[in-house]
Amino acid sequence: MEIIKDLTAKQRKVLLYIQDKIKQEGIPPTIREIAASFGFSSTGTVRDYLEALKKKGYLKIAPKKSRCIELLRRAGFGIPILGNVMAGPPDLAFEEAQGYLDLDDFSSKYNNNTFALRIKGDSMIEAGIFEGDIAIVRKQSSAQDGDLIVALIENEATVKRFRHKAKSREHLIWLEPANKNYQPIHKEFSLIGRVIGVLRKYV
Amino acid sequence: MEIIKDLTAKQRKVLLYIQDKIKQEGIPPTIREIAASFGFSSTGTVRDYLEALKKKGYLKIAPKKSRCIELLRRAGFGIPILGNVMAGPPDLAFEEAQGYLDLDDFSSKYNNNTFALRIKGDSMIEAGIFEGDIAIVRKQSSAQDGDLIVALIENEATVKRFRHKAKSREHLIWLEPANKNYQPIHKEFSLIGRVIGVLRKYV
DNA sequence: GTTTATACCACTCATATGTGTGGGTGTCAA
DNA sequence: TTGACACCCACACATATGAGTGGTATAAAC
Repeated sequence: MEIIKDLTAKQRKVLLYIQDKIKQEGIPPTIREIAASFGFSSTGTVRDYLEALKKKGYLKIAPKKSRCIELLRRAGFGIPILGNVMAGPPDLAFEEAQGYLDLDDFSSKYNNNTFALRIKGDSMIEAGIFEGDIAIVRKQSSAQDGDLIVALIENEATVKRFRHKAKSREHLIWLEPANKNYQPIHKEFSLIGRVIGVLRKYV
Repeated sequence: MEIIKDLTAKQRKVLLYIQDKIKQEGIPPTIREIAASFGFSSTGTVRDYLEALKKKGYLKIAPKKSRCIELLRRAGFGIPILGNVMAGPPDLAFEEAQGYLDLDDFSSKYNNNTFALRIKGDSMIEAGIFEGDIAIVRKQSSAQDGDLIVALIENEATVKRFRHKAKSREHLIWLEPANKNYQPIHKEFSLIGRVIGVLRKYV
């Protein structure tokens, strides 16, 4: 992922400035704010930069609207992924990021079907889901064999692995913990959603 | 956490509209866009709503700037945490969220000391860190006993638990894997940062 | 040698936009 | 009954703002 490689130094500075403004103030800057920040005396100069950045695919501009700059995915938002552990030293220069951690996949940005649940208990530790972890869940009413799901069993929500096997004309569905100390669950349940991510925060 | 409880139904609708616009289009709406959306024929009406929402602490308004609406923390951004698993059914009404998952803690929003590394190997599985997981790392040059850290050993980055014991005038420092099959590491290393979070995505 | 891209400038123009003034109705508590 | 508040309206005003036109200079590319 070659990020910010095909830009000139000045173009990169302008792009970074816009990113900063959005991150810090929540809204993109106006053309004149950019001009003032860089000491440009003409808005045309900024327009040239925006055109260049637009042409290179770093941003989108909605015409006729104020603060219309919209950064595109490749502009490198979010947390930079700088490398792999156990694979040599990561290059700590942010410009060399392999990619960017895209938390939008999780956010309820484009839909309101995503929510989070805090994990209690240890029934999924072998799947790396520990007490206190946060499961990020997408509401859905169907699942495939092997999916991690949130199920409602006897009025209690739980995270388990969804199992579905077709055995000689019969469909077997059950829930599987990821802990040797627990037994598979064959009770009736209702499917709430699928776990699309797990997040753990260390204080 | 009583979210959106002290608002009238209409005020809530306006707030939700603003949230939606920010999420979907990246920038807050203008006063006239709000008015148009709700069928108000006067911008003054919107101003009244914004004043009410501002007074109740849901948003901030920067004067004299276009699209100046800034949502405040309590306005309930991010992914709603709807409850705990294994603790009764979660209330799937978003208005009843216990809180909101704050990914800002991780983001390099206000600093550029945060980055991510993809985990290779199984040396930390007992700490719930699996191959393919993404470690979110804050750069720092010191750590406390028990911290999960990213260390550079012989030109290779690795995640391990930092151990530091003072034993009769001596300071012992070593690195501890979270896997019985691996041995503690007493080699020299340099500290890159502390793991402040772990993220796992399921496709 | 011509073209293209980058990197600036000055100036104008239409309008998008926040703000202000002043008005109205209804409800509910003091 | 007075006041605070929610909920609407019309209209005016200054300016913030995107967009347009038309320049200059440099350097690389073809």
